[in-house]
Amino acid sequence: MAVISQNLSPIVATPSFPILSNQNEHKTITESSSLAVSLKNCKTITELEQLHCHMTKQGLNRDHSAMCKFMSACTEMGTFDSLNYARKAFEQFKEDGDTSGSSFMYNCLIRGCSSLGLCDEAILIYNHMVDMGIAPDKYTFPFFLSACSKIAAFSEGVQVHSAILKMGFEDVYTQNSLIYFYTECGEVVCGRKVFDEMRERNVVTWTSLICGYARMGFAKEAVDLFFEMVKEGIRPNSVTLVCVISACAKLRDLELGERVCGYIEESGGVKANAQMLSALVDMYMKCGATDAAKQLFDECVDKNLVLCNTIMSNYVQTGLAKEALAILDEFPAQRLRPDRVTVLSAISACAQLGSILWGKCCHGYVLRNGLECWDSVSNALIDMYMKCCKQEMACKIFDHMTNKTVVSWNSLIAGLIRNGDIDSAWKIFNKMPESDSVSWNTMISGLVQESMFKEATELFRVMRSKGIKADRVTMVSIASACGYLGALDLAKWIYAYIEKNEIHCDIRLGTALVDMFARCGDPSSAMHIFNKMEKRDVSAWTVAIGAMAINGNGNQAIALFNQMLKQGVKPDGVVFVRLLAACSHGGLIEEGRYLFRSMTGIHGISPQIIHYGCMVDLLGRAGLFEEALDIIKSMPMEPNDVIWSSLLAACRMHQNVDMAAYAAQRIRELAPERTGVHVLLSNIYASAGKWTDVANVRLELKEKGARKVPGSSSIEINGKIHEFTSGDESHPEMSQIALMLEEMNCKVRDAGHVPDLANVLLYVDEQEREYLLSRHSEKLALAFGLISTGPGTPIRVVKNLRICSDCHSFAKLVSKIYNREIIMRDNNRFHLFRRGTCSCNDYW
DNA sequence: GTAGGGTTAG
Repeated sequence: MAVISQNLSPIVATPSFPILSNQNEHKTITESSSLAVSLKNCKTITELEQLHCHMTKQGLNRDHSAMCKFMSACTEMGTFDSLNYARKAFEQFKEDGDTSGSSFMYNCLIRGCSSLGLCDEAILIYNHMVDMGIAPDKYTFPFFLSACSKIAAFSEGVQVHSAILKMGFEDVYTQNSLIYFYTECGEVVCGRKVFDEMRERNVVTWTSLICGYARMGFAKEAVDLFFEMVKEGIRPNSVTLVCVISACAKLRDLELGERVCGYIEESGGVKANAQMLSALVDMYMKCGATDAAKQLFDECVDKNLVLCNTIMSNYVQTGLAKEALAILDEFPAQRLRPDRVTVLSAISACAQLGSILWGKCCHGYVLRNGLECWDSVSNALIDMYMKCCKQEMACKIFDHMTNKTVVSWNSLIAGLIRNGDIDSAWKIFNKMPESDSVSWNTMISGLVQESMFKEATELFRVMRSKGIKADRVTMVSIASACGYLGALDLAKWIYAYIEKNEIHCDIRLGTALVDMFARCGDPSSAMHIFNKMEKRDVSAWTVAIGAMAINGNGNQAIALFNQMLKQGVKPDGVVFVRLLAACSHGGLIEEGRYLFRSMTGIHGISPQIIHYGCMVDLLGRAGLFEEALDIIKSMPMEPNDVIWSSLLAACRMHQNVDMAAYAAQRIRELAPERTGVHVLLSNIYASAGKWTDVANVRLELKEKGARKVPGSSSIEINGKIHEFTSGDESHPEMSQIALMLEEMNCKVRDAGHVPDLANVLLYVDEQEREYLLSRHSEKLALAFGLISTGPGTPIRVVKNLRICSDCHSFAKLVSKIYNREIIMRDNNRFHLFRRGTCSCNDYW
């Protein structure tokens, strides 16, 4: 608006202008054809001004027909200056001729404003026209509706629609514009209604609705409508095809895309233009047919900027950053200059590669060409410098930005979190002038990455209280946090929330939900969601198999795996980790051996060190030490501390003291910082009664100044998560908990339980050790669960470490004595205690 | 006169 009302530069008066300066100087431009030619030849605003000057001399500035032609020419020039001039000339015309002007003149101005994006201005001019008592004609509405569409001025458009109905305009142009207006405002159904009620439709009618559907995310409907159109015998043009091809790209549906291409070839009528080529390249890239896209691109002899930008941005989005940058080499030969879109992709590619060298080059180009004024470009630079670990540079760009957008803040926060500085990210997040769902999602997923699960769920609560809509990304993070917390009530709430808010459950969210329920000890809900998923990739199958593994259901895990193979999903290394773990927990030795062999033999996956670790675990647990050692010896890589730790854990289970010492020695050499080893080893010595060795290990531990990771258990009561650490007395209801513990201890002792003191590492007297043992975090949580829930309610406890053997036999007895199901998750699997037994069959 | 391709952060 400001642009159009600014002062014009003074008109430079020149005696004549090109078209009239030939032989017939005396001849005036009275003939309309002559004026039309003169106008058509005007290339600059100065020439227009000169022409208007000349018209004034001839008195034509008061001639309605001449002025219409003049204003039309101004509009067609399409610059702010020409539009301004048209407006000024129009004002003068009205004043001099004492007239209100005509609808044609108003149409010119509305059209000019709309095409320059001055849509508010276009609406004002329309209103002014109506106020002046000038009736709009059938040309007015398309221009006006186009302006309304661009700024989604819904009520203005609807008002005009009723005016159109009253005036009885039923021409196809107006109706087409209405379809476009409604779809652009997100009211596809209204657009469809206009379409359905039309008596006569042309290719633009169909195309408008097809594009409307595609733009609003109804890509499937767009493609269906296209085929319906073809069936009706309407020939699509290049615009239609661009739309429908881009709809196929949105659907990531190559088959459909190729069907459309097949139609184009069959009909032979539509010649592929540059826009269609770009749309095709985009479609092939998005559908994963990179080679087809590249071939089309390479075959094109006169590549334009959009085509290059299309392939570049797609390369970046597919993670092919090098290929994206290689497209830049084509630019000089095609006489192309990178624009802001090109630069955006290039910077993004550098960020992906972590290439500060190329990144600085891009930055230089941006500065030399004044592109930093585009905030998207500056935002991309912030992201790039953050990803290249140049935090200072990123902050400098951020500080220098005159209008920081929410994306600038988001990029900064995401960068800080990526670089591990969650505290600074928190501070900046709280200082943001405005935030959107991405800001919250970034922060929540950052907290999850930092294992701050309770904080993540709390922030999610705040997010909702501020009225920020949670989306798929939010829910993936929250589901993951909930899974780690093992909070089943929260899990159920999350699932209900997703259903209630109709958050689309795609493959990623589905996978996250399956994993969440699996970790919360609800495998049937996990499988329910898994079975409902539309598509399942190897990750989805992996979490489902994991759901079986964590509950010790080895056979079902294997059954799922076979089902996966049957459906043609290619296994990867990760799924074998879960499978082997499932075999290990279920004691399925033979099956484990077979699966391990099938990795190389059938699926062509070479085992990584983690798979060897699984095998050592599997064999070690079964007491097959010789075979476990053979596996270690057969490894193509050096065994690491994890491998020896698996063996050490098995030694503990089977009281194999000699091999334990050997394994512990290997771990000391490989990872002297691992203090957990000392704990394990000390436990093994303690169980074997080798107290001198226990003392030695303890001494060594003391010298290193290391401490055991404190055990912690949590329990969810009425949606609140209570956390207990070993020996912790800080809980507000500690006195009742202590009383309950005492009662439990008495009852289990009466039932024949003898405390397994080997589980206490500290070198203290027996009585003290017994006390410490009775205050293990899982026992505290259990006692709290018993006093906080009604009789018969299952109790769910989540522990951060492996459950200790004393607590395990304690829990078995508690489940019997108090007639409760106890579901306890440790860092490895679930234990379901029921009527005095555990689902792990004491094998964990 | 109406319809169209490439754009940063989670």
